Amino acid sequence: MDTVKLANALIPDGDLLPLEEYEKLYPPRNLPEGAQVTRLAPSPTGFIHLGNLYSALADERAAHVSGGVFYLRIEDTDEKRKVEGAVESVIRSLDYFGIRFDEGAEISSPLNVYGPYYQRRRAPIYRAFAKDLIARGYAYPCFCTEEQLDEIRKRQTEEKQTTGYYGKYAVCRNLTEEQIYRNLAEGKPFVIRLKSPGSGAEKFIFRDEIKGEVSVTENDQDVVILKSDGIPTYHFAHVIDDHFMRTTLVIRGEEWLSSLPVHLQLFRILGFKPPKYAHTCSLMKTENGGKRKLSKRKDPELSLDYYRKAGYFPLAVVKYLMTLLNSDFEEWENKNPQEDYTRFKFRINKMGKSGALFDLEKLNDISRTEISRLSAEECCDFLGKWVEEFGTQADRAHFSDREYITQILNLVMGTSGKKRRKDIVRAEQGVRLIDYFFDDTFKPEYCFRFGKEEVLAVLSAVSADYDPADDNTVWFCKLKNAAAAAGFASDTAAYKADPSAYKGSVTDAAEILRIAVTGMPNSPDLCTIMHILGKQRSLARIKAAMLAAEEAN
RNA sequence: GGCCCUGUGGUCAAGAGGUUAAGACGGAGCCCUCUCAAGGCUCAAUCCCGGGUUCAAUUCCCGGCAGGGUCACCA
Repeated sequence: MDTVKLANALIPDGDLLPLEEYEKLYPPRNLPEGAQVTRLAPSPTGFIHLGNLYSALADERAAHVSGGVFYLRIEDTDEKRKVEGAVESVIRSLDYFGIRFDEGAEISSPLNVYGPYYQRRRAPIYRAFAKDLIARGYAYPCFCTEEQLDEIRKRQTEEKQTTGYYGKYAVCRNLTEEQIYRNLAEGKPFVIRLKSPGSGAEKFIFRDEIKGEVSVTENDQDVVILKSDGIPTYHFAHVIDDHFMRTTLVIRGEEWLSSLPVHLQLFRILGFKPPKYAHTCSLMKTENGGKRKLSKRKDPELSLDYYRKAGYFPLAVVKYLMTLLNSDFEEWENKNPQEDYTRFKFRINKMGKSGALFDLEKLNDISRTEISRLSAEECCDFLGKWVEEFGTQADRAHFSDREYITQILNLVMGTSGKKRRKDIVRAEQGVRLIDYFFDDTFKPEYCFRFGKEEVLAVLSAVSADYDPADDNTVWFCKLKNAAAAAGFASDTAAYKADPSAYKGSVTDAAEILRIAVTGMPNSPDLCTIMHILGKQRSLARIKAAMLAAEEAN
């Protein structure tokens, strides 16, 4: 068979460059020894979830820790998956978490010489190499219809054979020249398949950067390399692109491990040097007792927007992911709390081999620690930004008074103490946490554990001699007096010694006051809260609580 | 089902042929304390099973089992 003639018939494109031209167009990168070139290659659905961030972070770290390049390539070979504005959305989502590309789609950079970065725009390159493959007898047209392929698969399943297009099942592999040209003349649609030279019985060992030695079976599947619309499949595009974009390290999910044989074979046939591969384990979640890979479809709550809306501290999400990426990150972080996380020596081969369950508790812990390290002003900015985007009208009004918020945050964060409080886990929760400092969002629950008489006695005694100028000690002294006046023990020890002699202890009196002022039985330092609220408002709240207590009876 | 990957506390996990098998989150308790936190201290909790190699195996090998992935003109 004249394969050169066939190649011209199948791919008659006039605009294809000689293959060597592509090598010249995309020369090897001039980078220092050991520098890794990595990429994020999403399909343009625009939906990015935690698993993508995880992988993007690994790519970004691997590149930048080695002085290399991290670029963005859009795998838009599947028309059906395309969503408008997706690329911008990906870039914006990652940027929120501090992950930035050096080059690629929609990235303005002088480095953008390995483009185009949209696969659809690279059609001529793929077609040039597919044509060459046909000419060299490594590829052929396949006219099988979807129904025929289903039929083959059905038969294979019945015969308990491996499914796929290979060996004797690859009917179009042995089409005669005459048959091919007749089909072409009839205008039958066709795909280009690889004529796999592999045996399917041969196995060899491949060294994966994460998994270590993996056993791979030589590919014998005649996979599709060019779809009927002339656009390549992932397999072909991956090999061509990562070669010409000079990727040195391909980090991708372990679901790709099973198609590694195809890729390796393609690299060999095309005469390209394959990159290093790192197949990452996927993030898992529990579902009715079992583990399951995080999925875009089923887990919208794991979309990155979810974390933005919930107001997680972006750096905390990144640090959490870092602990999953390299488990010794946490130890390093504890030793170097002041250091930027990018100073950590990230190592691709220290990544875990098994899928990790996503742990929200751990994220919460990291997020609250991260927030607790902020100054009140910084925290105010962080919460304020969240409020602008996701807050209510009331929230926005509250946050217009920065000074007041900062005062509150100093208390809630415990900035004056030696150890910070860690009450704020994320912005949404943090904003709600301080609602009681504002009259319009103050929704008290008067859950007094004492009768009207005691409540009134304590509250009236407190309001009688409250002075905002009192410091904490004086304030507490007065509270003790008020407690005593109401028949409560003024110190806990006395109460414990003889509970029957008192109606309660200072602790109980404090609780009554706390409920009156904050509307809750628990809060940070009450003295400071009253100070922040001011005398007028504090007394007004106490009065309101007294009224409520009276009505309750 | 074939092929591939992975099995250390509830979770994330370090680890080496001989260890009291780290650490973190979570849990329990104590201390501190006007409550709640935070913090300090303490505790409970792990090597999937069966063979082999070895003086010695959680670690190496082989089987089993379990979990996961993959078998498209999707990536």
